[in-house]
Amino acid sequence: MLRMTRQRSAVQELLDRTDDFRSAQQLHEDLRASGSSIGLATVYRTLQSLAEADAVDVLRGDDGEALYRRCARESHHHHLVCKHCGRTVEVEGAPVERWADKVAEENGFVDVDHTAELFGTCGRCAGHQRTG
Amino acid sequence: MLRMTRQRSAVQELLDRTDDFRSAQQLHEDLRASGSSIGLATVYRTLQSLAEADAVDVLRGDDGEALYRRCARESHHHHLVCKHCGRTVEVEGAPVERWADKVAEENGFVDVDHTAELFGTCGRCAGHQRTG
DNA sequence: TTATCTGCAAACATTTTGCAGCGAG
DNA sequence: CTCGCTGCAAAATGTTTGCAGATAA
Repeated sequence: MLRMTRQRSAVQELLDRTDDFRSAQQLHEDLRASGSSIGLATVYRTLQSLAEADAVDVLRGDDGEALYRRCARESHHHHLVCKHCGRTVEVEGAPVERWADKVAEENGFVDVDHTAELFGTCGRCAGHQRTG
Repeated sequence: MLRMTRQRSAVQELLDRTDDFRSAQQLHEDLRASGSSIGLATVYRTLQSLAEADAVDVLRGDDGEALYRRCARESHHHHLVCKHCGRTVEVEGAPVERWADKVAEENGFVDVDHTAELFGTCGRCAGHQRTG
């Protein structure tokens, strides 16, 4: 059903060696830059199918742009993302899950999903800046 | 510096009597439908300035579309949104704030912001559906 | 072989912007 | 009166889609 093409493996391999969240367009540029000939539409289509298969995590940037990342853990988790360098740490969120459940119950909601992501400045980037 | 025009107050008044998160285009349609003549660009510009002034909350839908809502509380809070009818409850998130601080510290991040929103089915909508 | 994938370009949807005229202060 | 605001239409993004040809299985 899913064919393994040159393009598809190029995208997957790039994601495997990329640590931060990147847009479809950035990934397309990265691939072109590293010699892979691939169309932008193919990148979009590939990312879409990877996202559907839960093989990549999708985040929405401030401007609504979709950002993709291949995460190490398969189970539910959240992200701590550096606003400056994009470095991303996968984190557990047990307190968030408990909070979500409690709030849902208190308000008579069922089947409640949640999003929770953290954005800040990593130690490395903080070190490079003026101390303010 | 900010002029109070007919269009601007129309948008604000509409937001005041709207309970759920709505897109710029929906708000524009609502205004047109209720007889207000206003351009779509003006709605976008007004929402943008309201958002900058923290007078409205902005959320990103699944497709990246920006959704706006005038919230009762001025202080930091989160939302529990019904996926079916859009009904929205403003909720406190003390456990989330604590979690964010802790995770940030453990990973050497500073200046950490967070997003945390809940999406589910409200009691009213759950009642209307088959029990499964 | 053949159904799926690819690349391109055109279509789309949302949001932004340039500019001439309007109108709040 | 003046400068910011408005409306329109055009442009800029980001993403999706139609189709003819390429290709994995």
